[in-house]
Amino acid sequence: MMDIQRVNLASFDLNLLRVLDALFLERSVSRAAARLKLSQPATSNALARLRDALEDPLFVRSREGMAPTPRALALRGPLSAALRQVQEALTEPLPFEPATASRTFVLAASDHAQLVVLPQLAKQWVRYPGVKLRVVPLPRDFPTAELESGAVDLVLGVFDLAPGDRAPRSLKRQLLVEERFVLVGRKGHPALRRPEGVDLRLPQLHVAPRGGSESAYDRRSKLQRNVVLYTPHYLVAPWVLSSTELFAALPERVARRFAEAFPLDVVPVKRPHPPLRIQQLWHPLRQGEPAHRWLREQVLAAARRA
DNA sequence: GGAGGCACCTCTAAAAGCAC
DNA sequence: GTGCTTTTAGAGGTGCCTCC
Repeated sequence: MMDIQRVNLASFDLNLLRVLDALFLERSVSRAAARLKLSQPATSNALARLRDALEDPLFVRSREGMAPTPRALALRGPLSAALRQVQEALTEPLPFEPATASRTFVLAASDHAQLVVLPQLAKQWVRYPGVKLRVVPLPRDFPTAELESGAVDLVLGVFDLAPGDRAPRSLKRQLLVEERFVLVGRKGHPALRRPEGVDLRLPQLHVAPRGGSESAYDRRSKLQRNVVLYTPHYLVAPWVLSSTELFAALPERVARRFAEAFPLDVVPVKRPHPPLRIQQLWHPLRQGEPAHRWLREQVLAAARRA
């Protein structure tokens, strides 16, 4: 069985690792001392303590200077990598330069948030050839672990700080846009023209992104509607609405976008209801990261232009 | 909280070792 | 033997811990 000697870090002076690194570079105690801005005897003493701690001569005199032992050579790679990591950890992070950066960001976004944000985001994104954006559907279980691990950078969607909210309160949040529901139906749909408002007993389409039977509109307006068709995403809604007698309550920006491409009428909901608030959510660990800050600014700017 | 003791580190000066 | 480098010895400074 291999005999493993473990060094007690509590009693090991980690500054000695800098001395060891300098000795690798200089192959001379005197020059290592100069590099470390120590006296030569102090460096010699540090070497002695290293030898004592690691139970190895580490460096021996030779014609070419202080020659490393096999044990010292085995330490060199891991040691320089560890020192480099520590150096990087202590160094102020460089600002994110999107024009020259190479990175892929991952957004987990609801159908609704994608429709609102992505068109504007894509317009500004093409200026940064090395920066990619990957959008994934918002999973049924809130991706808290993915946000913490960095597998997902941002979550976009409608989350309320209320009972039943799936998003942990520990996450950072920022409001992107607020919008209201509108009613959408085929051009000339008679139900949308009634001055007293739409008869909710008429058959309707309901977009339930996570497969539920109650929409945000229902929750907000506390209405009982005659929903005859449920669909998990917005993609088919304009085709169905423009070619049938069904109508639907949709977020206004989504509805206006559909009406630009399909023969649809859009009318305001007469009954007052709280607005939909699309937010971006991220883990506090990413709060100060320059690249992540840049991403959040881009998403916010895109949402404000939407 | 302050004083005293202890351990550790670094310094200077001097001795010892090594290569040529 | 000479010159360069390393090691050792002793002193001073600093920080931590314990005790009052």
